[in-house]
Amino acid sequence: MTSLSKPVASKPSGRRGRPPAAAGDALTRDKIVATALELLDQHGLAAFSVRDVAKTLGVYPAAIYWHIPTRNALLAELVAHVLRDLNPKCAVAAWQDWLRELFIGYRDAIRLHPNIAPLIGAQLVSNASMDFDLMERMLQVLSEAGFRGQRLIAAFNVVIAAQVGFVTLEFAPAPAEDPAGWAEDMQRLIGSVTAERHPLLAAHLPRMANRSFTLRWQNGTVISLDSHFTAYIETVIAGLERLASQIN
Amino acid sequence: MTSLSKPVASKPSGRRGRPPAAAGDALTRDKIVATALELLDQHGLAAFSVRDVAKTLGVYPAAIYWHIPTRNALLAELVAHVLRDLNPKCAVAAWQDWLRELFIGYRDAIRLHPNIAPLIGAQLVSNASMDFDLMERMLQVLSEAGFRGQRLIAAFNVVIAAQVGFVTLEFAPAPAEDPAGWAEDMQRLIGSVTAERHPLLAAHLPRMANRSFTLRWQNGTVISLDSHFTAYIETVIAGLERLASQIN
DNA sequence: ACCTGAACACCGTTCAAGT
DNA sequence: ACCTGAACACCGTTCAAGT
Repeated sequence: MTSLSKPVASKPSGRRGRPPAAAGDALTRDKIVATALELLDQHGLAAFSVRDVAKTLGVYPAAIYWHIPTRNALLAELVAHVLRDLNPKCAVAAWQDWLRELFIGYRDAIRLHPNIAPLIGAQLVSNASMDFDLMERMLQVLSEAGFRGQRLIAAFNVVIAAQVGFVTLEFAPAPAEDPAGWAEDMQRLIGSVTAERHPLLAAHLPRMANRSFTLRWQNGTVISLDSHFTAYIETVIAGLERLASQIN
Repeated sequence: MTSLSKPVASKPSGRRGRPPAAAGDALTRDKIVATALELLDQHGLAAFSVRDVAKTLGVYPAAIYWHIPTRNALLAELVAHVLRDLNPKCAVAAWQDWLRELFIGYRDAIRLHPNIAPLIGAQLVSNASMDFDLMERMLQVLSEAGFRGQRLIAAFNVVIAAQVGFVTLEFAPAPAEDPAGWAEDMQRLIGSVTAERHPLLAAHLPRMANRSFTLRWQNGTVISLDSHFTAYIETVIAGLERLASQIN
């Protein structure tokens, strides 16, 4: 993680100041992040509030703001925390295998905290939560694949975009208000498909209901889309192979 | 658009009730959506509020709730409105060309209202804003490409995910609070790259600064990533060609 | 049917004041 | 340095009441 805008954390300044009340009572940035992540996991982004984090920590809301500049900064911190340690092993593998490992590792990380998903692509700040080591390694891998110069950068962006795309959709949250009613609406809608007007859709409906991105009422936390994700990875890698071969 | 959860709009019920005050003064669902979209375009999602929509329309906040059940429903309506008329011409083109047209059309639609981007993948409701005609056509196109049965559904999801991925990132909003300071932070961070520790990154930095997804301080509304997007499309299509050929 | 007017239960954030 | 306590300017949403 790149840790932008982290307040300069003016060094402990030696002696002065009472010791933390009961050894574990001191409010720290880490403790705030941990608690915030728990709350996000439990209740989702829609219900997430700084005040709630404060209450859970047994502290006044304003206390949070001593350690963290803003709600958005806290959320960005959560993204960085969830995506830390993403770097695939630098083993001898082919570039294709490295990319596979990256994609799968990314999805697994999000799977542990799926409610973070809507934040990932949604803000430039969270886009930036990738460390230099990982970027360097990715450039290296794509160079091995045959990309040079301008096209190396393009390939880089293609990989980042692909990495985020499927998983964001897979774990998009269902509506908070009245999910049951919404599921009914969706199923009624699906029931309105007719073989006359939409023959292919009607034919594949059993396989698509609650599985295709446009016809789901539950997300990837309930209905996992493993085989589709594998197809996605292989599509992107095969596409990159072809693109690389066209250049040289 | 699928128009889930639209309140049944109980039919005008004949005669009763005074006529709308000054002919154009009647508050309608369409007028609310239009105003909401304007406000979203102007001030972004972070600043968007139902109360603001009401104020702009010269009406009490509660008046909105007669026409629209909730803020989220309104946002979903905006997504549907922006993505309406996405269906590429059903011309005789090859399936590859149809997909190209779809991807480009989707990006162009978002480009007209870029502040909608963070909403697109972020909620299941907005995932559902795709009409049956478009889905049927896509299944048809992917059948032409050679996908059948289970793999047809996988290919369908691959295309949807790919369609959303790049564009969501490209138009991810910069932080609302102090964007200038954030840009400085980002540039300072970029300045800290060293050729010793990250040689490839250092070498390509001029081309990556504000262009690569992980090193930007401005989004696609300012810095367009056209050539990268083209590379992205071609990667996905080439990947699908390969995947389809592996099956048969 | 459709809107007013007021209220409820929240927010994020700021700031003086304490220790 | 770090937190309390209170306040400010907002929210989304509900509901009785008007017309």
